[in-house]
Amino acid sequence: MFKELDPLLHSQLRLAVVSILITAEEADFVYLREKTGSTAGNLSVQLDKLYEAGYIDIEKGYSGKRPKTTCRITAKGRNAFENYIEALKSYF
Amino acid sequence: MFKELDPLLHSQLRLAVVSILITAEEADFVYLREKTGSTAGNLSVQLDKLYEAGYIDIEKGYSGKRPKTTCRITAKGRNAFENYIEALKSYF
DNA sequence: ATACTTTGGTTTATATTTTAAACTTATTTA
DNA sequence: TAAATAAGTTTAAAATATAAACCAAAGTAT
Repeated sequence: MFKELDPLLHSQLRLAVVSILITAEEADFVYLREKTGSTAGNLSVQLDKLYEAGYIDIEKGYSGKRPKTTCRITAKGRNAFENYIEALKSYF
Repeated sequence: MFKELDPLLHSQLRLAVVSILITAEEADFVYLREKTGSTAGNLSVQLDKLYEAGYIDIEKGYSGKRPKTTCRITAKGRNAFENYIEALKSYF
């Protein structure tokens, strides 16, 4: 009847992040914070979770002298996102 | 960019309940528990929340001598469900 | 009759999650 | 050189979800 909704994606902020990364293919911390309207702290925690799940890759480097965290979706993340959309359909 | 997802509906169990009520227009506790696969305790709590939000009506009566809790969607609940679907679209 | 089980729930407690506040380190700017 | 800003991280508090324990009434077996 109702399919399970991947709890990692069933979160407004994490879903927004993955949604951005699906089309952008690369986005940095500041961009994600602005587009999602989240606080840095919350974003930091949620990015970690997506990373731990293997849904995104995180690259910590520098832009000039300032730190720059860049995120990309992984194949696993892309797949999870598609499954999530499919599962959602069972509710509508 | 991303629309807010009504936290009351952004919950697997509550979404399933509302989803059922949208089409069934009436469903009792046992039916909801079976269809959603939830435990009675969890369902009881989540039904209360939907009721408190004015998304569903709850009628406590009897079927013969056994208690029978019947739920129905309200106009407010139906509206919230439609808004939720609309909001979700901003993530896809 | 009386013990045990089942039904239909509710309440309470625990675990998980989310979120924001506080902190860190480095960099500009006044 | 002091104060502000940037880019995060860590921590701690608040909110949520979930299950376990409980309750009352009815049915069943002894």
